[in-house]
Amino acid sequence: MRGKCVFYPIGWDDNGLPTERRVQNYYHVRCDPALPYDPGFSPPASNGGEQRPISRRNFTELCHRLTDLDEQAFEEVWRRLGLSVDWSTMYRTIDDSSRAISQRAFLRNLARGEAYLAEAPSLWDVTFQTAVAQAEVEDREVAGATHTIAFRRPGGEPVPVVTTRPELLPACVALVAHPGDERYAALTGTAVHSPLFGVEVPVLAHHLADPAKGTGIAMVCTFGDSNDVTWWRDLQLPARPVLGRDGRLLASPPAAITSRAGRVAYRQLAGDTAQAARKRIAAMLRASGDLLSGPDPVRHAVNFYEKGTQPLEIVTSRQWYIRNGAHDERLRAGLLARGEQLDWHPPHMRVRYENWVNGLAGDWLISRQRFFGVPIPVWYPLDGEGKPRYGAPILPADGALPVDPAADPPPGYTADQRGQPGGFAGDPDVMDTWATSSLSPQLAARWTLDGDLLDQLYPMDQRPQAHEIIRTWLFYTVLRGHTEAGVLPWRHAAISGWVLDPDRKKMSKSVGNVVTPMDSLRKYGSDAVRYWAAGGRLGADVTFDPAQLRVGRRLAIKILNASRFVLGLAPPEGDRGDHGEGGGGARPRDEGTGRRPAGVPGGVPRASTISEPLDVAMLERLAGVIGQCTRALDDYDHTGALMAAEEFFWFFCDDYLELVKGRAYGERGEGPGASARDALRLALAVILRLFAPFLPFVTAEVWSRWQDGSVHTAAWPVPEEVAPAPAASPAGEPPGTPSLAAASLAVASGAIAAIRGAKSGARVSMRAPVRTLVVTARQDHLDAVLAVLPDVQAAGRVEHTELRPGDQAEPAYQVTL
RNA sequence: GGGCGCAUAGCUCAGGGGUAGAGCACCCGCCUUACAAGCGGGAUGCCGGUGGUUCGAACCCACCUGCGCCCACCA
Repeated sequence: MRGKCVFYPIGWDDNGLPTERRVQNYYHVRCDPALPYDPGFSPPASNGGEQRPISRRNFTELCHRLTDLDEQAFEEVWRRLGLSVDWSTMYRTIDDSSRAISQRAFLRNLARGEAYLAEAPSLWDVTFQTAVAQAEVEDREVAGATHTIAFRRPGGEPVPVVTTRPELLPACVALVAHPGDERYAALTGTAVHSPLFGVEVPVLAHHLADPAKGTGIAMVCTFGDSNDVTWWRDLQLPARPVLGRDGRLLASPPAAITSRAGRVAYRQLAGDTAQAARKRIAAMLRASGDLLSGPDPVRHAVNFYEKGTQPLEIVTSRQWYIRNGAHDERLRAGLLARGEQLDWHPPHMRVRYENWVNGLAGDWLISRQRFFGVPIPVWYPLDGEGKPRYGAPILPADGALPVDPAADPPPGYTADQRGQPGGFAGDPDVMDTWATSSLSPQLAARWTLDGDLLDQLYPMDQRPQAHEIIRTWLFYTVLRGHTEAGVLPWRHAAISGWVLDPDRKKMSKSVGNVVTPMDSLRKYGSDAVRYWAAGGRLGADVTFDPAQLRVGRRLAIKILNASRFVLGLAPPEGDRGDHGEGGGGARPRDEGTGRRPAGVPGGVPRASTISEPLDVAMLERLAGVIGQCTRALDDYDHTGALMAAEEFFWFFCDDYLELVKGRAYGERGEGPGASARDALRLALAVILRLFAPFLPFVTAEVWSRWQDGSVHTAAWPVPEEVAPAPAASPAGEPPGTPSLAAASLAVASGAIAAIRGAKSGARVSMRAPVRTLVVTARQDHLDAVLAVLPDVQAAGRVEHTELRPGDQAEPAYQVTL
């Protein structure tokens, strides 16, 4: 509407665990990558029983099938909502182009040393059996229990240690106390023995040990939490893993458990889930006399994968990482500087970004041991014994992207060398979905695929998104822009809040309080839903409220009705017959050039033809409203813009329109009548455009009744359209003095309100006549009073009017029925 | 534990040193040739608390309380 071409793309993020899980539940299958592809496979129809194992390719085909269905449903909602995206730009994060772009970006990260493979402890979801990134972790308060267990000094004296994870006792590698903790000063440097397993572990000092927690001395295990990892690394301790990737205790004990009794004890735990092992070992400790107290129930926060159901474990595995500044001061400082360059709306959202960047604990883990995603585009050569040489990955040719290392052979190999000594192995993993989504500017602009489109568009203007994904979508996109192109990906970030349920709770699938928009769209209409949504300011959550939907629906209907009245009046002189209601007569309007003419739309009277004071006053007020709306939108305050337009519109309907109705019908002759009709049309042409971004359907409908082209590509209104005289106040008048027009408006509204009040108080119809209206006003208000008196008299059905001099600040009205 | 935000009518929210606002809900009316899916009128408040700055504070400052969120911790 402001004469610019907007690139407003749309894409579906279809990768990831939610899709896989939905496919498993929907089709009752699970993926087993060891199985061969079955071309004739069709998903089982039965609802009961176990999930049927199918090949990876069969599984991802089902993922495609289901996301197709889901995306059709989403598209229907977005289209119905009137989302003004350019559907021709639509991409999917799993399509060929996106996979090629995502893999290319990864390979460039790799070439620059930003991506690397490492074997290290990482967060592990035991249900999905995949590594996850720090950004996907959330903590949940769960029930646990503290156990105080006795380690033993050489002489047998107990050293009580408190733990909520006794099942990790066989994984214990040390005890730590704070270096300043005098209780343990003598013990530090000695060794103690673990109960049940009889493993000798050193007692060490580390500043992260908190004297206030438990007994002040902590068990270091492989690995119970991130502190354990820190201690393991800082104190150069051995690793004694006991938890498998399925979350169960490994079949064999760590080699450090050498005693027969220790190995027997471990055998009782082998194969248990962590939870089961916890109970069992507590009983074993109690039996052996090593449980000094507990289990005592506590509630404590535990880390979960955000889409998971079991607590995260920390497991050592080989994974791909992308450097994110966690271990690189310069990169971190660069990313913080990008955050400062970005214009945040609202500004305080920047803090969340800074908190996140400053709190990064490790590089970005991007490999996922999953199936439906963009494959990591590398293979590994196998040595003579068939072992992968991870240090020498084989990379695809750039022109071959996208590749699937699980199906395609690498350059220089044939398919039958897969898994053979001297042959190759494909990397089995896919990338974190954010590794692709973080390239959304590149995906939308078809980076490396479509000429220089990206160069024209990038950096972009704006990222609209909600606040909970600042640490993922926003941060990762900034990271990719920073490392790949050395730029901030966009100038502005418009950060929205959430839609809360009517009880102000966050909508959540597991809680079951999710309200999807389709019902509201059907019941109240798209404009009403948009009206309600537009009431949410950036950064603020909005509460789902059917009452507000009714208000929006009422507003849309009101626009329809008011427009019917205005357009039903005789069209302006010289326009008759050309643009009457339902006319739609073709008019040459720069069709074909692809550009809109600026200025007032066709068929709209010019402000200069409008002579009656009340009409001029209304338009003067509207000029101010145009300015208000424009400034608000420029300032990312869409709610302020809507409120300003709405407030004016109700004044326009309730006061102005009622005041001039009779005159518009011609009751006071042709000149004053034409002024009213012109003013009504002019105002309507502006009102429709001010509302167009919020209520696209009703405004487009009304616009189409008397205008060519779409209201959504009509020129955004400017104040000059309705107030052609640049100085509304006559020369010589001191600034700040209300114009005659403004004063007239105040008088007219005041007078009609007094008349309505009198009729309402008398409980009579608004059509009842007013016998006498007495206006008491100061001399300098008289001009304003006289200017609008005829309209007031007509609207109020006033039979006699008296003007009396007075000294009140504002004119006063006395109504006699 | 660190940080950010919020607190104004029964509800949802504007306002941002000078008389406290809107919509919804509520109450009372009105068939009024755009609209009864409508219109008009009305009542509704220690502006979270305590101090300070100021001639004057809902507004600025400090502290506090409550709520929400982000981050950290998780013995």
